[in-house]
Amino acid sequence: MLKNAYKLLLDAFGPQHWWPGETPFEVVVGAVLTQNTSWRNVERAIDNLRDADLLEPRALYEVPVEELETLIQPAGYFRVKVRRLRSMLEFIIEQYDGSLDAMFQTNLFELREQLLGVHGVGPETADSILLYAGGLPSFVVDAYTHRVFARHGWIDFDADYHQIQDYAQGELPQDVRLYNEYHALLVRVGKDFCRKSRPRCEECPLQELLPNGKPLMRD
DNA sequence: CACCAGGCAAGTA
DNA sequence: TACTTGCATGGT
Repeated sequence: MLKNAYKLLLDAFGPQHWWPGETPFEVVVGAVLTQNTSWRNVERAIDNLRDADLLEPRALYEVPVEELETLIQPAGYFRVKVRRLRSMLEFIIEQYDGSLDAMFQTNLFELREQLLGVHGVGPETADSILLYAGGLPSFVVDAYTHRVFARHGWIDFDADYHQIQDYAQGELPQDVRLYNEYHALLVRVGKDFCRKSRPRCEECPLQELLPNGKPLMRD
């Protein structure tokens, strides 16, 4: 069913060009800053960092905490996120001498476990970094993924992250480009049609895949 | 006005 | 273990 849905989404929306025009380090920063936050606000924060020439691990780590809080303020939760960003930077610097190239030479499962051990890095942030910064085949599950899959009856509403990821990776060939585009398309269809309240299934490209023509809404 | 956004950790029972 | 709450800004 997932391959079918992918074709419908790609035909309807076309390629989404994710992660939006960034270096691997920008992806890492963006992955933390976008936690429960609109990408719009994250871009302002990243623009501030770019204008200050701080999109490099050691440079960013040298910035005083108060100053960093001001720079990323538009992304919200700025105190929490400064703490999380600095934990991530400390990990990159201490374990990989500040080199993302070195970090991504680690094998996928080992690196994923290491990332999950960093304060502020949960499964979605870890997988976003692995896939979009590292080019490694780890399917990203987010709130949209859960909602779209569950409303079509492909998974239970109470399925956890690992169950959803296993379902997706079991249905799909292990292909970085596919994982990349699929997650971006799920975010797109989620924003446009599979909204949390008042979904617009009539105009959704996935409408023909709904069980009874209507979405399951146990959510 | 209420609600939402590409989560996660910490607190409570 | 299984809920619940705090975190902050900006758009609709």
